[in-house]
Amino acid sequence: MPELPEVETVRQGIMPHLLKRKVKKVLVREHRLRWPVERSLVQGMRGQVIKDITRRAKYLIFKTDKGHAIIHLGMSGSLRVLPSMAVPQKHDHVDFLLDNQLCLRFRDPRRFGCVLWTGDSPLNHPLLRELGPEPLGEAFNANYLFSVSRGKKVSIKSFLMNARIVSGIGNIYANEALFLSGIHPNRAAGRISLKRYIKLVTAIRHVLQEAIRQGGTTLRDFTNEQGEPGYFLQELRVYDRQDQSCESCGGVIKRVMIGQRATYYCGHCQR
DNA sequence: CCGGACGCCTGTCGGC
DNA sequence: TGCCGACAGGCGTCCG
Repeated sequence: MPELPEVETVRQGIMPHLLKRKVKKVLVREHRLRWPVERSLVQGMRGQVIKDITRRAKYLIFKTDKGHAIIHLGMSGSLRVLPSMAVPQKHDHVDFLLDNQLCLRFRDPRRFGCVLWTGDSPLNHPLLRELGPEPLGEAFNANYLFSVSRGKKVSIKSFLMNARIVSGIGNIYANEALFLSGIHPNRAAGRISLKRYIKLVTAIRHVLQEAIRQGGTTLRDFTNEQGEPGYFLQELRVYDRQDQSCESCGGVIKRVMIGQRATYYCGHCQR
């Protein structure tokens, strides 16, 4: 479900409720997530004060004096801030009970997400260590993309969705950024000019920033910490719009599969 | 090393 | 109405 803008929306939303709060207790109802919820998470977080919440790619990192909790929302995960007494629903797997009568509740029907604990530096965690640069950071630029793509036959769309190349871009925003920069999703990454990578980087930054500003994209079930949807859906130009007309040229938007993922594009505007 | 396919899960939707 | 397959904002792992 959530890509970088949705995760960032959640981070900004939960931050004011959690910062400087003590975690009185962690309640695990279901530990069988993508990676098992370890006892060390429950023990490590108990009694700790949340000093900061940061984001790396699609991971949220909760800093305490003893270590860091790392949360990934997978395809269907959500975090809500609720009164501690709120009755848990189906798929509400983990609660972080706070000292202000609130509770951070992790829900994930498909259980592709994870809730991890590390006593080490979180960026050293095996799942985070190999991540490519943040698309909104300075290390991500056209020269970087151009140089790491030389000789690569993979489609530009799969390339953008590869977290080792650039982290945080998922299916929606890969499709949208390629439309905005006029690049065909099937084009080999190694056969794109520096000039076009300049356009692509601008498009990626723009679409991610705009999506964050609108609180993310709610297609089916994404909500923020208060259970509210995001409003970027109305800005989508190609994603989930197959057979509809391209707002730029009036042509028909196509849908194909690239790397087992639905891919939407305008065959006239994107080459 | 590279690129592509496969699972991991549950829920929903469309077609018959 | 029910059943069945396709598909869904991700990503680690395996295979050729």
